[in-house]
Amino acid sequence: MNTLAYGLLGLVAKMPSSGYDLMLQLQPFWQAKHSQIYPLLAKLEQEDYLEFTRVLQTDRPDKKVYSITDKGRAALREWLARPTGEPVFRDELSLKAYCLWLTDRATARKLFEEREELNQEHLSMYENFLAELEQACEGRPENPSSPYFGEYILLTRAVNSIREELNWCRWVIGMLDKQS
Amino acid sequence: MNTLAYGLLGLVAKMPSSGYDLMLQLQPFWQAKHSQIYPLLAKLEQEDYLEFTRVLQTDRPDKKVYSITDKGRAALREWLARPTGEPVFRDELSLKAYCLWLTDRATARKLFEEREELNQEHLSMYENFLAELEQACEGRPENPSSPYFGEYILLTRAVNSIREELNWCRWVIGMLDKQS
DNA sequence: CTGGTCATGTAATGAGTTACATGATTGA
DNA sequence: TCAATCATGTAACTCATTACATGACCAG
Repeated sequence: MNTLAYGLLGLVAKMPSSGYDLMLQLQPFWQAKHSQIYPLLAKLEQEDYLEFTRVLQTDRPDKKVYSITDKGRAALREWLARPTGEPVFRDELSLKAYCLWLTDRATARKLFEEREELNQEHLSMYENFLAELEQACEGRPENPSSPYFGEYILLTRAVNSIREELNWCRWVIGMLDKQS
Repeated sequence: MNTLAYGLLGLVAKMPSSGYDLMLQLQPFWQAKHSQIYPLLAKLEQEDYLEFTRVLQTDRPDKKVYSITDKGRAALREWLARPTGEPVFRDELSLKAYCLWLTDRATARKLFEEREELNQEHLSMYENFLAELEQACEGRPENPSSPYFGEYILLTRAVNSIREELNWCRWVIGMLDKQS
């Protein structure tokens, strides 16, 4: 049972979903490809943390909809109380920033402009998610008992940190522009 | 040649260092264990991106001090101009936040208090790094031509984002405390 | 008719962690 | 005397990405 496995249990615990669906839902918080998810789901099902029913669809491919078992829910509760691993952040841009002095202004500038753009896209995406959430739960996501609370605080953090990185990019570009 | 390899080249390009030293320098921006670094350095040396001299020490174990070759510097410059991979952030706390509704207030609270503490530690550490850097380069790290510029902008980003996550933790704890 | 989404899977490879291995010095 | 730091390496394992494989539907 690794972290990704608990992540999947956590999503399924809230709402039964297909592997494909879980992959999409998970993206913002834990990047994993379908090739990692499908085998894991099969394993979790074999070990009775999850169960699935095959849902037949006419217009699209059939799907397996997984739901959580009592054993799965118990495992989740136990996991929540166990020590949390430290976060891992790996950003190629940091490593490039370290050797900016080796290159010219134009190349350097481009690096941060691309990241600025990426952040701009992410920002509007997450702002939309947050707005949708606030609609969905009739304005009380700040209540820690609400099932939306977790998503609410996560989206808030995401929006804040993206906004900040965006400002950081602009600050760096500003310095790169000054011919000093 | 993967991202870590370029990261090592980038550090060595600025200052010749031992594998052990590189591991420590790299920690803030790219977490990698010595068991990953040593074999990579050996490979980079075999392929003439790096070269090393064995430095004998009396009080401590001898070390291999790596420095960059012309081929290594050329590879770095080329890498800087190539498209940058998207950052990867994996935080177990996000996944736990998602299923907070499954557990009690006390467990939830502890989760964020622990992260708050971690951020507090990181914050003072990075603030010190930044202060040291500002001393080291006699107050002009904002000059993009300075070899300190890269480190300066990275440390600034680190301090900002840690400070923000710290505030986020406190905000969440505040909500958890309100008996709503 | 081409490319995107939905849908699930396996195989091969690469990246990263943990454990094994050694050994001197220094500070609590 | 116990743990930490410095210093380098290998072996086994797990985790993650890329590539291989299939196939229907829909929009431009």
